[in-house]
Amino acid sequence: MLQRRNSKQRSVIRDYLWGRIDHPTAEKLYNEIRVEHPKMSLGTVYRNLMLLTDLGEIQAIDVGDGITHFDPNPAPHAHFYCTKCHQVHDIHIADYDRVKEMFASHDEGIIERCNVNMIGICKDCKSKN
Amino acid sequence: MLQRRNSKQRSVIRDYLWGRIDHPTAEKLYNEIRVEHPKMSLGTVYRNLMLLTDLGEIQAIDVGDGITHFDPNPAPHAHFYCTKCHQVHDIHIADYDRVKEMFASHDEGIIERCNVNMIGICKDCKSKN
DNA sequence: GTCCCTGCAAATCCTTTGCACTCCT
DNA sequence: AGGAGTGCAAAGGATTTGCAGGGAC
Repeated sequence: MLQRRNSKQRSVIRDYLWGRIDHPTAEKLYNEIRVEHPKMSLGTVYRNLMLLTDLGEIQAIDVGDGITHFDPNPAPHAHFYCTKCHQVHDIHIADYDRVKEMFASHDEGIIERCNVNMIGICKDCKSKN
Repeated sequence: MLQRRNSKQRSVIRDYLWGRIDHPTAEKLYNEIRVEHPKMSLGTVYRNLMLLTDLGEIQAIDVGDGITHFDPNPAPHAHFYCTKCHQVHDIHIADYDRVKEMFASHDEGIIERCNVNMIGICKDCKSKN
């Protein structure tokens, strides 16, 4: 196990992500944090988001737009990516584990993780049109 | 509709991808093609893979490794990404459309596409360990 | 006093793009 | 001839990394 120390930066980053449902990118978080903490560097944001992901505290999401989004909720669940507003939304279904089972039986490897991403136009963008 | 002309490069790229199940990246295809066609440029490979994707002839796959893989089969189906050998494998299940339905009922937007990626260790790497 | 963590900037990786030229049609 | 497609190289965007100094323990 890696040695760890606490750092102000790390807890600031944790705090800024905590409770959010908008799945910000590293850069978005960085720009928000910078207002209150002008010395915070982008590299530190990336390093800590990756660390927290590795520790299982948060979740990194890749919806195929080429940018990693972050979710304070590490529990496996599906996501919806809107091609209009480029927002990532959570999709909660009760039996998410069943999805894995649907596919697990068809492969003889070890499934560690199961990413489900729906791509389309979210209800907000749909109604605005 | 965009105007289109045929080009030798495009059909070469199509031919090199045709029938494959290993989901090569643009760079991998480029390196293979370059042996027989030294003048082929990487930009052309990218441009044509993107074009064929837009035309619906092939499929671009993003499994979260930061590199786009290409699949000559444009039909929606799930993929398995092995974190050991970094290979993308197909997962064929009979009722893939049901996956979309599972999630569609929980969201009021318009789902255009449904990406399912299983991440883990494939059976080849598992047995080699 | 360690040595992990940070800020900063440069480097890296994948992909896209601008431009002059080529070659389909 | 006209303009879509190409080769080449430079630009681009997201992320990573090297290094010297700073801070947690």
